[in-house]
Amino acid sequence: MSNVCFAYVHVREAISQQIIEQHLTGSLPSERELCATYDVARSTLRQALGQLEHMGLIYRKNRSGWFVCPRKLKYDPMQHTSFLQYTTAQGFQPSTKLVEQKKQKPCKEIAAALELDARTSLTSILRVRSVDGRAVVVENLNFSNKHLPDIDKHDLSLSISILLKNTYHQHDVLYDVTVESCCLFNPIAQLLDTYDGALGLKVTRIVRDKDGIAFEFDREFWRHDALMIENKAKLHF
Amino acid sequence: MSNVCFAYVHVREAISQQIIEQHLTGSLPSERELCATYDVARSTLRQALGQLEHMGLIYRKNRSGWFVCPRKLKYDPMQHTSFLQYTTAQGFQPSTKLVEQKKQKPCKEIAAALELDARTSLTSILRVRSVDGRAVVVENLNFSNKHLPDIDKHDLSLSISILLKNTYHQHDVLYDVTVESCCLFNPIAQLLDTYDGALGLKVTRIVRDKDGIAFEFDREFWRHDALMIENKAKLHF
DNA sequence: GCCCCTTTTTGGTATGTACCAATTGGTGGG
DNA sequence: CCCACCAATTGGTACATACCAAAAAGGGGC
Repeated sequence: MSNVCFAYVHVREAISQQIIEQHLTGSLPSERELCATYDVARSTLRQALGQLEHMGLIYRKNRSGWFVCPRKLKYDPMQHTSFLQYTTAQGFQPSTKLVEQKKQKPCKEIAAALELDARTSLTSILRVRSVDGRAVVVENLNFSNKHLPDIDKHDLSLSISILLKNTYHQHDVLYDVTVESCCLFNPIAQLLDTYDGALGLKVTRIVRDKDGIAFEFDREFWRHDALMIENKAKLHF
Repeated sequence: MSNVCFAYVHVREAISQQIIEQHLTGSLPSERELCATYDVARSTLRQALGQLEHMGLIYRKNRSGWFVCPRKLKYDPMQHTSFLQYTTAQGFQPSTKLVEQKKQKPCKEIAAALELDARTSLTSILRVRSVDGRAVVVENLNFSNKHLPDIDKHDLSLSISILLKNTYHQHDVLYDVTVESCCLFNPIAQLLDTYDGALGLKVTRIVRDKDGIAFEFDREFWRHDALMIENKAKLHF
């Protein structure tokens, strides 16, 4: 049936079957141990593990071994439901850690996306969000101070969607979201407890008010194995 | 500034800069040649090339070397615009090859998604779509014969969205789309002219009529470096 | 029982070598 | 000029080995 002429394919399928049949949970044996089990060189084993990682079956915590992936989080970037809301609804224990908050001038990418000139002030926050103790996404949110006066005076560790709705009366907004495959490099990789060059999914979001004026620019760097993007809509022709 | 203590990081950054500054176009030199250039072992070089591949900067055609990636296709899976339409609008030359068309019973996954019993007949097609001569996505479309009578009698190599609209009067439909990172295995990898275990993005789509009855189940396997998913919407709170 | 220090294990990086099969490029014959 | 055949190149697979630094495990003292 399947392609078993190569050693790494054999190892890959053997381990993946172990995981799917749930004979393997939590952490995997050490690499040298697995080499002995399957009688392959360590580089061959690591090739197999790398593919299992790409499949989203296993992941590695920086320098401390391989682990079976928990189930994926379902996430709809077009919805304004909060992280707390959709994670708990799926039975996860969410947590958020604010890494940094500052006022700064926009970089080129943001200036272009928000159509700002380079001197406009932005309130920028960086935070790491985890489910069940595992860091899954690094978020970088940027708010235009011009369009959201005194936004930096509020507590941005609370729900920002509620703040926008109640304080700034943003009831009708335009979302412009992109999703693409990416690589996670330091220092973002470190915040996600993974390695420089790990695989990720990058979600960017431009939020505009009802007149089309952009006031928010977000970048989300997800562990590639942590989420499944979900999107429901009614279409008319 | 950046992390340059390791050889593979050095090679990665050197080649990526070459590409970004456009000193490198089309195909890369052979691996052994690059080893000599950067004075590293082949496995180290291949580690660097692998990460550049994950970044979407380079790709490999099955056994015939490394190439600089063309620009990404922008794609909105929530829109009913045709492949022909959105690729040409972005300046690409699209083409589609029908690989297989058959009537069959649903597999477990499809039966569950469409809420069909295992004896219902499905019309299933498999096709490969390319832009500028490069295969970018393998599509597997499945239509319920029960809900779309005689769908297999039509020419499914033409636009199916027009067929649904004009012949089956599906003007109001519900889309249920998911996107996730995946691995491309044979035989799909071969259709995309890539290798077993290559990185991909999997898009699944369930289409329902206005009463919520599912009549179509699609799976799209994209080269991870070929697309950027784009999604615009107006939201109200 | 808890904490600190040492030892061992282990993942991350790196090299060199080897063989095979597919592709490519070149050569010669029709 | 084209096609068929052959040789050289090249990517894909595989192994053995080595070293380092971080993490985990173990042991000893309080």
